[in-house]
Amino acid sequence: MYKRCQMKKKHTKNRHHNSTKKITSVDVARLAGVSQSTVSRAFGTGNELTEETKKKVLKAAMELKYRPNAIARSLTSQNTNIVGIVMANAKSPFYSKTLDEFTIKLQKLGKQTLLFSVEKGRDIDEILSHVLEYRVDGLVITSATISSEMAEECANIGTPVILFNRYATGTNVSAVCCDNVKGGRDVADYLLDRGYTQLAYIGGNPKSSTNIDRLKGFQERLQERGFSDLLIRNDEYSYESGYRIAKELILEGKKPEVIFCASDIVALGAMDAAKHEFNLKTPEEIAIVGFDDIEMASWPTYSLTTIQQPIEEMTEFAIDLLESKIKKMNTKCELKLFPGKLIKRGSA
Amino acid sequence: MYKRCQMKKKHTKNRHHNSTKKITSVDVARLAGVSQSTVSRAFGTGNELTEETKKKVLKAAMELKYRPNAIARSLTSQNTNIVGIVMANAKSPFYSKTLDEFTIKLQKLGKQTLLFSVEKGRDIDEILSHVLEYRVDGLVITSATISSEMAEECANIGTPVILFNRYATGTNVSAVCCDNVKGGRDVADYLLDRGYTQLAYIGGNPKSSTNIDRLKGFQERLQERGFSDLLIRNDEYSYESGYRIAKELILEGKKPEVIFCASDIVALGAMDAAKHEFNLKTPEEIAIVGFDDIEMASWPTYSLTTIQQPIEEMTEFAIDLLESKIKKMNTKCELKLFPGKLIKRGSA
DNA sequence: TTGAAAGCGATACCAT
DNA sequence: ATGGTATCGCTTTCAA
Repeated sequence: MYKRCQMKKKHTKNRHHNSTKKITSVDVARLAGVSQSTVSRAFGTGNELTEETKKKVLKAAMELKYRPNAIARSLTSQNTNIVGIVMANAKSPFYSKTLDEFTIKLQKLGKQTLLFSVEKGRDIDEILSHVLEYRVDGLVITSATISSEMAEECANIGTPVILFNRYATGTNVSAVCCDNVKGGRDVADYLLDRGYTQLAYIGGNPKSSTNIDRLKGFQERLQERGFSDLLIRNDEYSYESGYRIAKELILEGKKPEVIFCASDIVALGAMDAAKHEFNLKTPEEIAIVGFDDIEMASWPTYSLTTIQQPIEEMTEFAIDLLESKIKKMNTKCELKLFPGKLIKRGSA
Repeated sequence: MYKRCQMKKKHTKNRHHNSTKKITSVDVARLAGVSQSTVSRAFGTGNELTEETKKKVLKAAMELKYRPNAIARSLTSQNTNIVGIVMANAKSPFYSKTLDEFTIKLQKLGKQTLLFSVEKGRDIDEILSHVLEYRVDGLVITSATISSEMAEECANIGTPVILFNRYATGTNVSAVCCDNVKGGRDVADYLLDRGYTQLAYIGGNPKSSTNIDRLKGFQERLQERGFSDLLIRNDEYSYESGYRIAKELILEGKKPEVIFCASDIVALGAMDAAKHEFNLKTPEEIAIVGFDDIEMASWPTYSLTTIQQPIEEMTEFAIDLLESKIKKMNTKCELKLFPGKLIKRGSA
């Protein structure tokens, strides 16, 4: 079937009022005396072309300061080399470290990170909608749960999603997590072994899977060993929250011997409250245990006993998993749990 | 001039082995019974079309779960709505807060953040080269200086660049900074007014403009008031560095009355060294002043006297500036300095 | 107001 | 190994 013949006209006026001329592969081709396809080949990998032509092209490109347009490439090649990362708390120590790890590792694979921040109370689906418009090759979601409708949409559109430090039951989304239940149990064992009997738990967001599991493991193990008396408070993952709750507990006359906090940052708050509000010594008068092992936990001022999350291995694994999903090598959904490691320091 | 008539063939085999069909504006157009252009218009703003047709299109889009392809849009519209952010130390408190501010504010303007991490010792030009391939609308560079060649290339390609918390002399790149010289001077005045006479300075990266200026202002003002005796050490912007240098100073028998540290994180290190290595009380036996006012500075354990950088205003301004450069409303290069504010706390 | 068609700047197929 | 061209999914003239 033949298409009607078309008359081609040149654009007459410059639509974009740009004073600087954009260099494209056509310009390079002209200068190098080759076809545009050849220029494209010279910049790809594993393409058949003479060393000589390649050199010729690269020289011309250099002269013109040509840089291939990744946007145009993405349109045809159907992959952007961009990974979207959605975070709700990007400025907290644990997550900023996580983000840094992801970014650096992805960069080494030639991939870029498109960052999205979910503010408290904002709808994550709306943000995901924007992420998907950019046709990211894959998506990492931390500290937020994805709705099952959205998960389905991602699957439809063919964008692999990985939850990091979270998991969602009922969706077909893979997740990479620390074994929070096990971490909670380990803390329980450690504390009971040290002879503590009056225990408290200060949690973060009570609806997050991390919080639920850390508490679950902790409480389960306590009960298995005959301790059912656990003081539990939840609020959010922050220093202020830890500070306030610890202060409240003590003011209410419920000072425990030891507090297990759902994250290090909460633990630091609790420790400071004990010290500065009541002048209590750690660990003699009140012991504190955290979770994450952020850098500050190892500072001598805090010397926080905590469960270390193997962030580097976790991010490494998450990226590998994402890559294999992008290449469709792996379609099954999995939940990968990494064991946390109890780091014994001075606070308990 | 007429082009030769071409025979158009349909692709026979699916190049990309995708099982899921991609929904495009053509599909929506077909379902809605309108042209593809109309679909495009329905998703743009300020386009002329009937409410009725628009509704029809959106309904069809909804049904098909259509989402416009931002990559394709970028290719034609010549803007990506992506801002590149280059950071060397994204996981430190100050920069992670900065990054968060940028991301959230840009998101509110409908723009995305493409994040690049510069590892120590890595070549920033190579990274910038990648950034530019994505044709970001603008570029924010923090904690790294841009080479003048690269700055020129950015200008050539038409990508506005803003340095944040840095400036580079000799390039035509705009910069948004805290007034570090003034900050240094203010600290000098404050400390002299409090009667300190033995002073030390612990710096970060000695080649960074922040470090140079903070020291410069500090030293200048000391000299103006007749103090020329300042102990100076530089290393890098980190807790460990602050800790180590403070320890060295004291071990060498050069314990000053007060140390001005080039950043809060260095200050916290110095404070901890004094406390845990030598059991010195702050501020009685050794006073410490920082710079930045990160969250931890306000924690009672540290209660760090410091110069507060107005991050929110600075990021706000940087984004406004970038926007106006993107819209070509503003072409002149400027260095905008924000005054820091001395926050008096317990450490000095 | 709407439709038709020309790009945007690459990639990848096909033919030479 | 190289060139020609259809195509990716939009935006934006231009014509009707």
